[in-house]
Amino acid sequence: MGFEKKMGENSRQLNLDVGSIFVPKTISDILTEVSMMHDFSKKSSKLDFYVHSLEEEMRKVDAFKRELPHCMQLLRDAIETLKKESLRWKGREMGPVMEEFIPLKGDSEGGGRAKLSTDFSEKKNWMSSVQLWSTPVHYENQDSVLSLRSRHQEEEGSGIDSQFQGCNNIKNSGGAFLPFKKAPGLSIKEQKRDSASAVNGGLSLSIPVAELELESESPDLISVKEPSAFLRPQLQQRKQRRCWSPELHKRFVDALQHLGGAQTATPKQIRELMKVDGLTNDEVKSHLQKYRLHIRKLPSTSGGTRDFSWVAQELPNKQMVAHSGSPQDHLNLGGSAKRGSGSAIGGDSMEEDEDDKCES
DNA sequence: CCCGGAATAT
DNA sequence: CATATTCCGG
Repeated sequence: MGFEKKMGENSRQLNLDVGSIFVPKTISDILTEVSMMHDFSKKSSKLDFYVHSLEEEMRKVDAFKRELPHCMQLLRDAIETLKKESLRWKGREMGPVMEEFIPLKGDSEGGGRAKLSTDFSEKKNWMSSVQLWSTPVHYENQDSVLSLRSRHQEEEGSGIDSQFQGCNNIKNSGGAFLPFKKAPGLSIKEQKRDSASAVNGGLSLSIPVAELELESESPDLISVKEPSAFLRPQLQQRKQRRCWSPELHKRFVDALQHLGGAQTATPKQIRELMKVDGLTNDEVKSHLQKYRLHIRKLPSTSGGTRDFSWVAQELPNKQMVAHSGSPQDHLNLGGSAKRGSGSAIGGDSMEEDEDDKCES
């Protein structure tokens, strides 16, 4: 939430930005999950992981807590100042004519615009089953690796080499990269048809996280963005978005060319070849779909030099700068033999022009 | 079950 | 609009 107050003289600014609070699952979910792990030795580390996450969250909340008095003070100041100002004008009426221009809304006024109150329920007990959402909590360093996926043992002995999904680490400092996003907030609209599982016996109360109460009188100067961080009442939330980091994509592309191009490679093969832990078939499939779509669209509209940047990227070398040319230094691995249909069809578009290359 | 593609959601 | 997830028919 960000508070910002600007009043003529004593304009101070308070900006506490506390994102939502996150925990991947309800506590009972976690306990259940851990209790089902076979490998005893891993239970502890799993739990530690969660503990760590929670501690991190607590730290954020703590900052929040410290700033709250300031917020209150600011609000009080503002209110007080405005009230005084209001009083100054109380006596003298200018006549009913111009009243509309003066937005003083000290008191009654009622209906008008009470827009700020985001009060739904004033439950204050967080903690009952705080459910938030998970972030691949990679702190800072590139090396820290944690695979979020819970129930994976190990597949294939070769495993050591890779598990990295670093969505968060972005090298160029340019962007403001928010560590967390606000929770989707109050979505009043109901999900569509399914979700029919309305009635659960043991309906765990998933309670929206606390709500601050602030003076209803707070004037317009102070804008309050809702505290947010609501739980998702739905037990089955949508899968966390897999973010395809450049590394991940690189692997993808590599695997792809080993398999003979985007058109012939199949998701499962790709996934197996990538050997990235936690990557699911569907995710690869989806990525592949996007990839295929992107490839097949140049010639139609005259205008576009399409952006193939996502394939052209390379990280280890810092070489290509200008996009104008076509920096082709692709290290081609094994021969690209085509799979399946070797037929030479001169039909419409070139069958397989794999390899991302930009013609024309 | 796997795949491709469309419909949706973010 | 781009990208990721889910649904659906083959």
